[in-house]
Amino acid sequence: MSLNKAPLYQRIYGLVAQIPSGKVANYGQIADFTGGCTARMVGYAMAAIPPEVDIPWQRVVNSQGKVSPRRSGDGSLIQKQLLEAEGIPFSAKDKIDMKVYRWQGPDPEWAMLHDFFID
DNA sequence: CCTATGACTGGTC
DNA sequence: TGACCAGCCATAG
Repeated sequence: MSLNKAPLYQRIYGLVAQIPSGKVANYGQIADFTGGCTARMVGYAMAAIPPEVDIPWQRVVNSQGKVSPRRSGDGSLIQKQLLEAEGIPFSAKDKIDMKVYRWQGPDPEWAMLHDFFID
């Protein structure tokens, strides 16, 4: 499948693009779904998202259910607001209740058939 | 080809 | 509950 020959980042982006509004996923989760890459890879991939592609990167948070602070700038605030706009509530400590809002993952068949490929 | 550079995670203390 | 540490590996220049 072109899924496999596609750059790892592209696979990650395609996966992130599947996260439905109102749900969030954590880096380790995405890494697990892509298979063969680590959470860190996902984080790096997010940082490398090309501006051309429209990806709901805001739906990817860290394992603590919090938005990850960026190296530069403070886009994490934007991320929080985007998520709230999607109906995801944050606790007083800016944490999301992952038990409730965690994305269950892509439907295996769906992924198989779609062979999502960005770019 | 080699080096620098990252949106993380899990375990310890 | 927080702070600190060591692995992780693809991309860009």
